[in-house]
Amino acid sequence: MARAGLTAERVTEAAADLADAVGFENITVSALARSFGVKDASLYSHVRNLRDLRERVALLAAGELADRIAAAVAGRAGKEAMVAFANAYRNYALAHPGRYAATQAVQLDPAALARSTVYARTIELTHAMLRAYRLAEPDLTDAGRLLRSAFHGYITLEANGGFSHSRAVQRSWERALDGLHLLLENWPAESPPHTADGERT
Amino acid sequence: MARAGLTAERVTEAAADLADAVGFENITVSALARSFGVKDASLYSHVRNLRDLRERVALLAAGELADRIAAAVAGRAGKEAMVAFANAYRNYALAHPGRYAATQAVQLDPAALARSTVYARTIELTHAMLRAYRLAEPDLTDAGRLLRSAFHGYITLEANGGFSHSRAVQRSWERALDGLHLLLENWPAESPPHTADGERT
DNA sequence: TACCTTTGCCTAGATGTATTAGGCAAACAC
DNA sequence: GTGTTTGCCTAATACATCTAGGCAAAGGTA
Repeated sequence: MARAGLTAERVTEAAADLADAVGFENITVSALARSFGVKDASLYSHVRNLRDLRERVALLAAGELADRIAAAVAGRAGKEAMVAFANAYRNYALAHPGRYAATQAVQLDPAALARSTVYARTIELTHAMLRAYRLAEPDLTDAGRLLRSAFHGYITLEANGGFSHSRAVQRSWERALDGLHLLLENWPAESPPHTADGERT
Repeated sequence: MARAGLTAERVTEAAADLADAVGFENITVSALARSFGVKDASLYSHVRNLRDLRERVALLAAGELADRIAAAVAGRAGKEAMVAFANAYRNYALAHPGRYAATQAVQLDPAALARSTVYARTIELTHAMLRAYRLAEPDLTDAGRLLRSAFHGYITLEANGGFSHSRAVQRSWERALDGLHLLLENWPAESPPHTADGERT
């Protein structure tokens, strides 16, 4: 009986492909084992358990996404960099829905976070992309958070069918980027805190 | 043996509470049955299956959320309405993480969508909240999509620990709302479509 | 070549979950 | 009080995660 030649990396990549095909929430050790033609128990030599597998897929995807973004923003600045960042982000998420879901759905424990630098890298990339807008802290953090929120939210809603089909999403997306660019160029000065509604009860 | 007095509504609400406690992805028919002190099979008289149960929770939560938003924007306009909408949205999501996740995680089939009006209601509320900004279509749709994306994205990232703890999220959120208000007041005129990067390959 | 250690994959089994079929008895209508 | 509905049950099937322990192939060492 020839061996299948499994490694943790190969298993993780197959799991990521499976996630893209059937959705991140629907990956199972059983299905993964079937795709390799081995028994379920065999995978547990390479991966601690299902949770560990999902974490690995999340880190793999976060790394890939950061790579795409880094390549997109390299050599660009200002609006060009912002648009390139946004499109790299969106294109990856739409092309690899399972992988992208993994980057969000997994609650990483601090240990796993420390082991990897991907998330710090993403934040650095965001700040680099924003550099031309000349924002000083804490505006830089605030603007970065809003941008990532807008990208992430737009893509999740789009992928989940949250936008009715009356208007083409592509065109709408471009207008959103135009708007965000304008906002970054005119980031408002600090104002007094809001009233009671904003404080949770 | 006294009966537990189950109905579809009671089961759905218990499932929603369970979701808030343990996460929407972790609700199981078994756990739900245990919480009622009945056997698993008993629940299948009230709910078709797990998928049906999750759909019901999603619709329940979407309705509650719409109610909160409606109450918040009533009698307000302009920035006040926008901020009230945003805070109602965020406060609900943070107070009821499982319910909120349900509104996003469930892929509703067209049949279920037709049965309920909640999603249409949410879009109407968005448009009503934007009224004072005097946007005409298609800008209204585009701005509405961006706003919902920003709210949703911000809240998901916040709830998943996507923001490092260097700056208080509450203050950051208020600045984001200031920024979005400014953007809505200065929504940019239509510009020519973007270049190749924005078109998916 | 023969040995030995590692390691990849196996069988077997415990446990937990979703789901269906069919039954009994409480609650209710009259 | 009889009949019908309905709420919850037992029993059984299928499939998932995960552990323990075993055998045999790969690869290094003599």
